[in-house]
Amino acid sequence: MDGVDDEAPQKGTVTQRAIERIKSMIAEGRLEPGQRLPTERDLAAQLGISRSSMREAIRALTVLGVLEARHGSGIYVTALEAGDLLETFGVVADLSRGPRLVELLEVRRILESTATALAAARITDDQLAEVEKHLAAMNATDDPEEILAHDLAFHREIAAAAGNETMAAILEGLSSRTFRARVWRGYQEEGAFTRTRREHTAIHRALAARDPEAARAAAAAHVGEVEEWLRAQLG
Amino acid sequence: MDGVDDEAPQKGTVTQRAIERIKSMIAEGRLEPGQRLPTERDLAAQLGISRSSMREAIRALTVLGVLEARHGSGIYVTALEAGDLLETFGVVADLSRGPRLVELLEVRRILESTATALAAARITDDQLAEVEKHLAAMNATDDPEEILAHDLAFHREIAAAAGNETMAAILEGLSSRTFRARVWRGYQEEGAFTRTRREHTAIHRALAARDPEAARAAAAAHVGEVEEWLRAQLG
DNA sequence: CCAGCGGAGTGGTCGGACCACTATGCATCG
DNA sequence: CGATGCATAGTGGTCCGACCACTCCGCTGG
Repeated sequence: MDGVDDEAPQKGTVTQRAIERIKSMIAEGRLEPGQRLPTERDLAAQLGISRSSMREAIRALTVLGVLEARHGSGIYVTALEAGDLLETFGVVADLSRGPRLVELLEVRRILESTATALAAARITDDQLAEVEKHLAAMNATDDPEEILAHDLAFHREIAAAAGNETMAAILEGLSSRTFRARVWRGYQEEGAFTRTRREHTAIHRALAARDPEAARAAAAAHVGEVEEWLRAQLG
Repeated sequence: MDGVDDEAPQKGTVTQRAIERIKSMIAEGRLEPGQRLPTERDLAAQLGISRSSMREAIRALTVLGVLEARHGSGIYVTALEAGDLLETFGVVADLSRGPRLVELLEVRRILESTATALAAARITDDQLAEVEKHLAAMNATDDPEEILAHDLAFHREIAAAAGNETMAAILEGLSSRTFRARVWRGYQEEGAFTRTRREHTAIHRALAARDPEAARAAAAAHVGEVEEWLRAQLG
């Protein structure tokens, strides 16, 4: 009753092999997004490994955003959308320090400026109104927590308007709560509120004018300000 | 003898909590890169959970590139360098299909063109020689497999010369073997070798001339070609 | 017809046993 | 005396079997 599908001389741990097996099943289309998998017990039997090892494989694919386990119901393939798979990108931001934070901001500057330029060319009136809403809310309060929330939403809305979900998901990770909170903390303490406000206004103006080049410049300057500040902090 | 450090009313699975605990220990600097962790058995005891659950947490952090388990030796924190943490980025490329592949290529075009521009301004003579080596090797053979290998190395060297490890690691993931192999297969079948060759030569010329703008344009055009081809394939 | 209950099925957790590999120190050999 | 090799303790890797917590669905009874 053992595996009928054995082959090569085994490489790596059984768990690692199980991860690859499931991954390739999805890559080859044998498992569709949203589809339910066999039970842990059945999967383990199919691959000829113990349930423990199979659970580790499933857990691994779960944190990668590939699978989703619902207690009492079953295991499902996620929608496999950009957001699902790139959620782990936030971990990078969380665990990066020092020079690497500057590098991350540099990446963000490049992507954010391009995304903002694209948004300027494609944004709808409804989306623009949403952006304005967060801009206004950001300027109407002094609570740092609330400002941060609307700041994030401001940029998220713009990234969505750019029309590239993958790019938006990466930017989301690069702006993850803890990352922003850590860097912003010191930045805003230096009275950068006024400057930030002006920069956001400039970005919005460029979007409203449907001017991609102005939008690109404004976004690059916005992120670049923080980048330079952080660079100075380290040097 | 149970946990002395309990707090809130528990949320999520015990494994998920264990993952967060270890992650925060690293984020707070209580665990340094390269440092060895207590044994699975000790860790489990410390958090008051079973070894099975702890193993799942460790496995999760292993696939994320945060921890590294050495059989018979112990569990260690990785160097936490960009390459370690962004390795999972390749999974995204592997599991993406259709429109998402175009989005990924768009992101790659943006980052690759910027990286190439930066490289033009910073590349050393030694690095440039290395780039030339792969360019020559690429043009000296007809074996698609070998061409692909040198193609990858060509761009990898340039990304390294840009001086941003994070960016280089992301580009590495976006050019991962399987991803390239899948897209390149059809692309090269249409006699794109000549065009690719010309594009690579243009990139190299711009690098040798230390001309960032030319380098940016050449790289953008290079990736853009593939991007357009893929877009046409889907439409 | 519907609300409520119950059981079957599923993932989540636990504990313990054993295997495979590594590293260390000691005994042995040159 | 130094180098070699081996025994051994310690570690991660795997497996098993049991039980818990939750979900889902069908059955029952009003």
